[in-house]
Amino acid sequence: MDKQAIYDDLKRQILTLQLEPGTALDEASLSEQYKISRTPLREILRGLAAEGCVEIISNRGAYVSSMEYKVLRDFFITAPMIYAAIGKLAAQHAKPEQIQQMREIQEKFRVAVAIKASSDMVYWNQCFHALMGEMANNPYLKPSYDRLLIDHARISQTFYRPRDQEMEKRMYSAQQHHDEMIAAIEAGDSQRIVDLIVEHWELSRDLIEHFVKPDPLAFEMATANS
Amino acid sequence: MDKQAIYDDLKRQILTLQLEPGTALDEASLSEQYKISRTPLREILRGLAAEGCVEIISNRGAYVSSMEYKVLRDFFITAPMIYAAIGKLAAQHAKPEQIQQMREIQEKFRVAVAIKASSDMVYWNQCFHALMGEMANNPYLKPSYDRLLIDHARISQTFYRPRDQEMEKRMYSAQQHHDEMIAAIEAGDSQRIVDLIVEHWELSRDLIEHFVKPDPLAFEMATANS
DNA sequence: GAATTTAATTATGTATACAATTTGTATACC
DNA sequence: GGTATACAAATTGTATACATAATTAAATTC
Repeated sequence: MDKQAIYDDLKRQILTLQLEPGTALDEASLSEQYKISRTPLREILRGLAAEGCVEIISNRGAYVSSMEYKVLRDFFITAPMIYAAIGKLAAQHAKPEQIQQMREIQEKFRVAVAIKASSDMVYWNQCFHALMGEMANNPYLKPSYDRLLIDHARISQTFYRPRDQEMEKRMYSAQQHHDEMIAAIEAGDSQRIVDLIVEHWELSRDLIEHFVKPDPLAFEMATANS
Repeated sequence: MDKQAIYDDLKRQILTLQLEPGTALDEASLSEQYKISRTPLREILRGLAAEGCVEIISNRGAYVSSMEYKVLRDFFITAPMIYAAIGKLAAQHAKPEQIQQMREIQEKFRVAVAIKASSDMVYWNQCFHALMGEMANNPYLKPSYDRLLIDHARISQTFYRPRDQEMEKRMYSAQQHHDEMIAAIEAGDSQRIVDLIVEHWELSRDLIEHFVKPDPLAFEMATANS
């Protein structure tokens, strides 16, 4: 396992919540686990920290970055704006080989949805949106976009319930959005992709708000008899 | 000089173009120069790379990140959007002690403008806007904002001409904008600050466009006789 | 004489050893 | 019994030595 592979492995574990927020990442044990010395491992941890996966406290080590309530608020404010901007640029600048690559990723995502492999769904969905970031090809937006994607994956996982029927519908919608996005990007239709991204975003928003905000109907029912 | 100080020193040199884009940053010479070993110096370089000051090519070392024409285009597309968003959030979330700190920085900027110390002007202007980023307190926008500020400083320097009268007026306007921004932030007036930021941005845009785009008037004059 | 291959040099990447800081524990003291 | 201080263990930070990859120069071959 080379350095990049270890980096990706750790990132994937963080995104899929196999490593939970707040988990301490001990240099000694990780370097032993991955059979490399502490020096390159430290570089990996610092790389992940720069991306926002990991928080490093001076003289006190690395931790999987936390997911507090405040973060959720910031996430909701920021994500739609950045996602729309990235989508628009992606439609304008996508290269044919990238569109092809996106189709391949989408196929793997489709399979993951079909067999209900939730960890794979998160992973391939992540790849899909990360590639859209590549297409946009804007070095100034990329760092924020990547940061958002990391927490988007983790937040979604938090509120995902594998055996819910609603949830299945959602995943199917997401998959359809992806297909339409590919079409819009191929057509260079930047208005269409912005609309799709807004729709796609609302899927995530509804899922999360459902848990964060009190359910209005449930509230009415609970107070009706009092 | 401790690690953070070395980090800041290198960053400052990059922002003020004392280290020009493309300059190779040799690990051995830098570690000797700063009297630390290569290990922590490598961490510094990788930290700067994560911020976008430095580009690291695998097995081929670190270089001060380049400033190509394409970057300028991306910069123009992205900066107004992010700047406006950050300003709005800053007005909403600024803490009193931050506003006080901002006044102190603005005072140093004022002095730098008065004595025409261009390197100091760049530095304190940078501090002013970086602090606005802190005020906004949004972890998702911050990485892109910081990335923009780095290149904003470098681009401005590139087109700055110390003895131009126009330039003096510009700096004075910038200074006034800063004062008004502080007032708007203190008042929590997020609409006002967005307007100010647009105005402030146009200062930079005009300066740069003047050099990048062909001057429309000059174009008319050149073609009038043909 | 030009081009390709090979050796030497130089720089980056990794491993290990040592230093410094922090945290947990035990003991003394109030 | 509770608090404070001192000591011990563990973990991070730094330095140095070694391995590996890239560049340059030299040498050999066509």
